[in-house]
Amino acid sequence: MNEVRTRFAPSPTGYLHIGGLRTALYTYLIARKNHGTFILRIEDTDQDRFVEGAVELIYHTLKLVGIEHDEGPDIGGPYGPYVQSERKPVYQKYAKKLVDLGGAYYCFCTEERLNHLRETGGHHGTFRYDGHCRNLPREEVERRLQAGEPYVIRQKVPKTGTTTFQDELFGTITVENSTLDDGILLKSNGMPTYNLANVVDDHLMKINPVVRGSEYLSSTPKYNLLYETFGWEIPRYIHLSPVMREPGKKLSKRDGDASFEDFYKQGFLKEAILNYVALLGWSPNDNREFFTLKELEEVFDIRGLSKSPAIFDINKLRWMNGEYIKKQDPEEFHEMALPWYKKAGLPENMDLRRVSSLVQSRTEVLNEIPAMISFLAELPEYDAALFIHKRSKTTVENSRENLAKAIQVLDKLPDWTEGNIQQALNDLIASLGLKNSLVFWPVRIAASGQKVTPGGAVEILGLLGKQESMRRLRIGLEKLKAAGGPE
RNA sequence: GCUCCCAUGGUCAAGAGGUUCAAGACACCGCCCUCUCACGGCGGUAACAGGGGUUCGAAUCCCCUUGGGAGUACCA
Repeated sequence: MNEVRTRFAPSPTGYLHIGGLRTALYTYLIARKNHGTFILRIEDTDQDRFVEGAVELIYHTLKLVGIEHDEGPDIGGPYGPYVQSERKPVYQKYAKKLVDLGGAYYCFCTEERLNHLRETGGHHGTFRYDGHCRNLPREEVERRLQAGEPYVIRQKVPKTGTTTFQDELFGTITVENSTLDDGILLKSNGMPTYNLANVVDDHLMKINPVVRGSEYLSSTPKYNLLYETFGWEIPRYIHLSPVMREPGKKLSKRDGDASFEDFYKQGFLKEAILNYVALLGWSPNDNREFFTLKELEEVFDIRGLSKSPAIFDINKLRWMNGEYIKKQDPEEFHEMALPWYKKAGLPENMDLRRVSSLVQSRTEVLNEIPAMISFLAELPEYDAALFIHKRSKTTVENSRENLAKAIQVLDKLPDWTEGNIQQALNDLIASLGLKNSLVFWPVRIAASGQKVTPGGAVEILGLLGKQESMRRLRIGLEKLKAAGGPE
């Protein structure tokens, strides 16, 4: 059996989209699972679409998530160069060879003629090259070439018959050759199109299987025709179904576009993103859903790949991210959370490790942290109505009474620790013979000014320190007094 | 328009003709835990797109319809 060599071949046109990341992942896993080689190739034959810094971003992202290539532009390898723009002469050589073999031909049609054809050809998308230059006499071709006329090299697709190929996932696919266009292989600027470059490079770099998005499914027959006229062995194919967004629900700029980089910056863990993406269109043969990259390298199997498009569900990613966060070592979480505490403006002297212990189990995405804890930095404006909570049986009246008593007790505490606070409040509750919530609820509300908080009254008071706590509790009491009701 | 591909709950999906009057996960709902929320525990709602075949038997095979995706560029 031949060595497995797969390649991830992105175009440097911007950030790495989630779908692209998944393609990279699967391609990588197929190589690793088979103890093969994983190659990175940059497909930059369209210089107009080149985006500055895109290549670096690809390196960075792949490295960050741990998808490391064995051959590629930055590390070299026996089949380089791995950047298509640097392989220009190679394509020209093979394009001409193709002409000699009768699988392609020179075409001198101008942009204008083609546009005219398009306009008069009926509906959009119905254009097919009319074969104008398909059978030009050899002498005429030579003459025009000599004259320096701009040209393009087109594939000469048979007019009749069918072409069939096998896809490991989709099975046998057959198309009528008559539906295939004489596509351009070599552009007038001497650069190849994908149609030529992928075939030449995959062959020269001994890529097998060829793994790519399903958007190439319908053009694969044309590539096979090329392999055939070259007399090259046709590779195995694995086409991957796409990842889509929720229909009608475009991800806004605010949510961040669906690039790895954006999610990462928002506070999604790289392991969680990779794990989620792995499961988008693939499932293991059991019900497991938590995998490290290393584990995926062991268990990945293309039989688990799905043929239908998968919709990216941010909800499940969030959940999975939350699971990863919960499983994090507390110290590790603390380190990751720190920048977000700064963003929330927490006081320098606050016990941030304690904050972390309260926040870790409540965080799905790191960027929710500031909103969750900003009340610790500053008491929000709030209404006395917050003191009313049906289930805790609190009212403005009893809150006023109990908060006042709590203030008395707490004010006397010499040593402001959670343990002491808890003890003092418990004692108070016991002496009054009340339900816990009757005291804890108003205290927590006054301390935080929020209905929902990470941690309870005791933890919050502990974090705030005595001075700030007492200040807030008294503000709460004033609010309650102002809210009226019988004394 | 034409060509190719796909089709199990809102989403990801298991299921490769009979042990499935269809797993699991997210989301949602309820209960428990509880000083709020979250966590955790327990339970629930929810699907084989429709119609024809084939077969003793179909989510599983075939056809049609419908829906979705892709291609139809001197983009990849």
